[in-house]
Amino acid sequence: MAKNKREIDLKVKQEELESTAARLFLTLGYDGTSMSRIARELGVAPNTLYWYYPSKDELLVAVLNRQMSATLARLPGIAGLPLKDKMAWALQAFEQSRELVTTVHARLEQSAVIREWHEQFHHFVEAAVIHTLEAEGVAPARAAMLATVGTFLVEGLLAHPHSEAQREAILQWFAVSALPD
Amino acid sequence: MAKNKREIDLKVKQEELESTAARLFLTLGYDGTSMSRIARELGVAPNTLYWYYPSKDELLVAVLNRQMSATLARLPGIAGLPLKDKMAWALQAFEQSRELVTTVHARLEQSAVIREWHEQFHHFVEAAVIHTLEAEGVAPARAAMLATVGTFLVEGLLAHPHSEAQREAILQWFAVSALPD
DNA sequence: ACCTGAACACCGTTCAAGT
DNA sequence: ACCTGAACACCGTTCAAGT
Repeated sequence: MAKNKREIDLKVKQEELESTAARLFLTLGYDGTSMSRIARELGVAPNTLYWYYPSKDELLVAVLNRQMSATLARLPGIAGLPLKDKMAWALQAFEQSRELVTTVHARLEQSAVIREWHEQFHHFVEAAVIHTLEAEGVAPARAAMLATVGTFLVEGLLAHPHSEAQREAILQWFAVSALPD
Repeated sequence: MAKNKREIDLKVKQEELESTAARLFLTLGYDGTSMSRIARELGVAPNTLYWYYPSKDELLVAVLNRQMSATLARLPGIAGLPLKDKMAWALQAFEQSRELVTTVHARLEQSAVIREWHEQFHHFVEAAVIHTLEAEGVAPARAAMLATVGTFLVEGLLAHPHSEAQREAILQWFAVSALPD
């Protein structure tokens, strides 16, 4: 039951490492954050990071998964909300990680690890949206198409600056157009 | 009327430079294409490029403008088409520059030049879409919102791999939902 | 198991110098 | 006006060595 000391230490170290990396990635951007900078912040040599993660991209994936599970933990709380509010919630949840969202898209071409993470992430999100739509009475094929559209809209809103009114109008229109009356 | 020799030479050089850069950016990606690589392909020293462009980002902007005006030249040909076909055309037009689209988004945070270009580009595209929608009888405020949505859908389709059927379904649904019947 | 110093092969960019 | 050689201050990553 009780974990041995070594394993606990590793977890603690990774936790420290990933939260520092997350903070810097979000503040300075992925490209703006060098491995050396992260290491300096932690008080270790730059190459020490490579004992924990095989590459900067793998470190990013670890950070993404942290962010993800933090968000997922809050998911049950929105189960009862209408579609529009669910999308607004998702938007607000990802807004804090905006920098990471664009980074993932930017590195898709260059990193297989990121590509795998991204694909799996989209599958997960789309499955959740499809489930919601079907629960609201949308036919399966149509629900799949609309889930993709909903995802594109959320990504678009994340990537481009916009007013509260614009966001509201877009989500409202989507919910009305998507759901059977 | 006749341009002096120097000016002609500059244009020719820039043309050569930008088409080489464009080819490499599209093939190897922006990050995957070093200034040295472009220079080597042209048979000049790496720092020679900095006589023509103050930075790699400015070279990218020059390439983007080239690509843009090539696309714009084909614009009059689609004037009469229905909304859905116009979007499909835009999608196909940008598909060749997919790599550049994601690069622009990736570098927004880091480069003011790219940010300016991107903003101006979106203004232009949205104005064109709004014009089309209003011509089809959509009210101005609604047309503006739908132009944003349309842009997000095109960007989403560009960024994510998808089947022909998916694309068709999404564009069809958007056209039907957006236009008054 | 964990960490380091030193190095490698790059990168975008600058600068002084050549023609 | 146009181009170069040499350098600068980085970068992610590797490796052999230490404890």
